Amino acid sequence: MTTVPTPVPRTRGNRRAEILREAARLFAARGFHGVSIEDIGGAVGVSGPALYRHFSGKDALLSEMLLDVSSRLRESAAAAVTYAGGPEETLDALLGVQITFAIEEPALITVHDRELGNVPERERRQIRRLQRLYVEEWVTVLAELHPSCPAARLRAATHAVFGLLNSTPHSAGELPPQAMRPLLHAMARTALDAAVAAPEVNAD
Amino acid sequence: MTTVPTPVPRTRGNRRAEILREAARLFAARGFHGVSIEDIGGAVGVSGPALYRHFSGKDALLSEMLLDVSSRLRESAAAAVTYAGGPEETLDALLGVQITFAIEEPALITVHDRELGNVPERERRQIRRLQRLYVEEWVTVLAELHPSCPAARLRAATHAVFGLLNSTPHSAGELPPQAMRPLLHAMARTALDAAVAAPEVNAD
DNA sequence: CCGAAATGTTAGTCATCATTAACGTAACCG
DNA sequence: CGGTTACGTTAATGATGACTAACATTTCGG
Repeated sequence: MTTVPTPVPRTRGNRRAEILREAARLFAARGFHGVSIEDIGGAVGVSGPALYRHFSGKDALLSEMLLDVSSRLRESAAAAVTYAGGPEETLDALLGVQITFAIEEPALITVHDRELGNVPERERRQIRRLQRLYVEEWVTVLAELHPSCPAARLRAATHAVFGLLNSTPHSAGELPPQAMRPLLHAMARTALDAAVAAPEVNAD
Repeated sequence: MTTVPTPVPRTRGNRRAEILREAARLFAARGFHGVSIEDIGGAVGVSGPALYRHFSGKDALLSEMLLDVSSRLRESAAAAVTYAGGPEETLDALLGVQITFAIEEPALITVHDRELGNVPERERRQIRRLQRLYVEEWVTVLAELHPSCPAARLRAATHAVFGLLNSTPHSAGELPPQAMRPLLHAMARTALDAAVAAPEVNAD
């Protein structure tokens, strides 16, 4: 059959992606060191050392996972900033990006903000750089909206909002995604507004 | 009882507390499975198996840590509910409790919401019960303030606010605690208000 | 058909690690 | 004093786990 040959063996890309997906799920649930190579292999139906045909080691697997997600976040944010109109719209677009990730890939988001410490030095720096760029997209837009607010405060507020949005994995099942999405958007949006108002230190 | 001398040797409690503190720090940084008994011993100046004089094992150490923090949270919340005046005040008090924990014991808070899965079944149930009670204190107060809002939505909002407040460890150093505290309070408070308004599902 | 990728498999190998054993030592109680 | 208690120490011991070796099998491109 002259079935036009798939240039890349059809299993390979799939298997790699499958491994990354299952590994993310397991790492999120039990932590990087709580998951064995056997566990990951088992989750995709092969067993143990087969993973070394696709990744050079457990560390490399984690590195690629985190590099991928931080790249995607950063790219989506850059796109949002480029195509949106005014700063209000841009901020909504950034919220949409983060909410989509949090809802659609809770495992990746969880691993992304817990396991950076287990990535080898070299790629850790790369990932940190992407994360920093991502945060700076937020801070830049917020600074446009509130030029008088110090950057440190904007950065702290941004991290707090990430915490809010990334809580989705914890409250899984409380609400359906189509209800969760506008809820998170409204909460995050008003929290950001509150963050830049009232810079005075009033007694708690 | 005629007051007999200290029934418990003076060193014991200190050493135990020291171990718990250092273990929390290490677990928060590298995860339960990423920390060895040797690591913990080393952090308090004794080495390795000395820990077994104080705890029956690594699991028991984690169990006690999480049981302690969930008890304290739940008790503080109960106290806040008891002594505060109206629901507005009570909510502010609850926010104060969680913010104090998040700022003063970031390691414990981190371990508390990551490592429950590594606690043996028996005490895991106990801890979950305490966590549920804690959440219910929040939901009860919020329901008083907004009787028309469905409980599931209030619960989701509560978890989201925990995520926001517990983000402190991530943004460590961005702002000094005396600035962080009112910032978190304002953000969390307005986020909760936003959560109960606008229950309609509008396009994101 | 031939050989080289690609992709698995099952048995090591070598570390690391939780836990236990066996053995001090100092303080305190009687 | 004498022994018990609290606390430590340094060797085992036994699992588990990451990674490597040696050995198929399938799939194609030529």
